[in-house]
Amino acid sequence: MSENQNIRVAVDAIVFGYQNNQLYVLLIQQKFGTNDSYWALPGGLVQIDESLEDAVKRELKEETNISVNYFEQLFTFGDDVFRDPRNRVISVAYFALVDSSKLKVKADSDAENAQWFKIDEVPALAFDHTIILRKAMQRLKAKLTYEPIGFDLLPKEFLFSELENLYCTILEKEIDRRNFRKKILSFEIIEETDHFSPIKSGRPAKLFKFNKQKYNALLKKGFHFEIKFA
Amino acid sequence: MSENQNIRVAVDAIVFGYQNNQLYVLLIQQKFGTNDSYWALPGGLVQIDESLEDAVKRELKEETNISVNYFEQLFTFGDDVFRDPRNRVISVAYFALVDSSKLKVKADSDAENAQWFKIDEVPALAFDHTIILRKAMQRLKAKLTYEPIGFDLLPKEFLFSELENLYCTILEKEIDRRNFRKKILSFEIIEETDHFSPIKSGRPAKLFKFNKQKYNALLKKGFHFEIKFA
DNA sequence: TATATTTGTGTAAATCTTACGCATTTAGAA
DNA sequence: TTCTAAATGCGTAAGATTTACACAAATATA
Repeated sequence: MSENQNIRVAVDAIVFGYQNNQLYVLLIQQKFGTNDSYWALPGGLVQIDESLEDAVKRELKEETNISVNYFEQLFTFGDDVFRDPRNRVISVAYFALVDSSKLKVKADSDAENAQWFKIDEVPALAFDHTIILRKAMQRLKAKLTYEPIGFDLLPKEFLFSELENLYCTILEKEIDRRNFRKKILSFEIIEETDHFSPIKSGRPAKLFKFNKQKYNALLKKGFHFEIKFA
Repeated sequence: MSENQNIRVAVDAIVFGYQNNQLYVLLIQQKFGTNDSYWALPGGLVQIDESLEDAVKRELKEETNISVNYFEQLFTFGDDVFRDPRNRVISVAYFALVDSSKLKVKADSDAENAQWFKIDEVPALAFDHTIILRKAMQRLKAKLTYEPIGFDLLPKEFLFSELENLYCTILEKEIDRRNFRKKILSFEIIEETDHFSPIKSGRPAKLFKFNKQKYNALLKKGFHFEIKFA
């Protein structure tokens, strides 16, 4: 077997955020010397003594100074043998979600060239990152319908209308507000709080929160989260 | 960035087969010199100028001489920094399905140390392959319920009872034979053939076949395959 | 000819989904 | 103060789907 295989291993992160009926993705500016700079997904080479997950977390910390709410491996991209084969890189992509409180914080550390982009205003990206982003979008859409990951894009306490709009926005579907509420409530995994939200107009709405313990308990009993649409 | 990262990239394949109400997995015998031989998933190092998918297909051909019906990336395992870090390997695992006609063919080429194991008679495996196999099982169970991959484990023409038993066996659930048939037929993605099966006893049964074209056409119109159980 | 076995079809009850109606609570305008 | 617009919260009837069965049909074998 070829001892000098010499393929390098990188990790990339697709970090989604959500605010005001808009989905965002976190990008960094590649510094290719002078002005020929592309936007790219945060990421970089894995160090010899760290796990893949540790590598992503380290890169996210270094490049964007962000910690995420949800995190999972997405896919490994490594079929672009087209580029210089002497410099081949495969990339293990990770999919992550943060809540809106993270969207403002930016210029903390050396994360100065990190920036949030609205999902339909993403510029041309470096390497195969556009393809990776597309795959991440697919995963987000799919997973939203069969796992309660929407809550990881919202503040700890949120309005039903926010949850509802999140689903409408990301899945690009119409939902009946009342049926949606009934469905979610029937799962008994979110709870009313005593708090009300500062509102713009209309009847004041209760804030709700996701009870993760309860969800995990139900999971063991065979519960299956699922939101369908017409 | 560290130029001498020196992580090697391997691919592994989890190939499932099905016959007589039994799920099988394809393993190869590692030749570690003398008698200290472990069973392992087929796989090996990726060559510098081949894609990940090509690498799996090549290894499968070399080690087991099998071609598969279904094929997708499963997961990338690379967190065992525990082993000698100077010799670190990450493994991109692929999930594959073959039909029962492939289960017999074995000693064709240099595939002499490849062997099918019943899923609950799998021996201790090399490396982290037991963990990989467990993850593949989860994927198989999940995917069986929301994509029509069961057909890739059966002959081109099959009995309804075979399909039904496949679901019962792999998902370890009881199904009502009549409701299952109705459900599958309602999708209109399988078709009756003129052929009947040579049977052991009871009323002769028609053979059916999966119409992949029709399935793909329906997919575009928003169709969603789904089998649920009590 | 009777029996065991498996296939193929149907149907009623229960459950879940869908499409709405409407009262409630607030801010702000008249 | 009253009216209106906007959004929340609750309910209900019709439709669709799932579930739990009953039973006839076709074959091999005893």
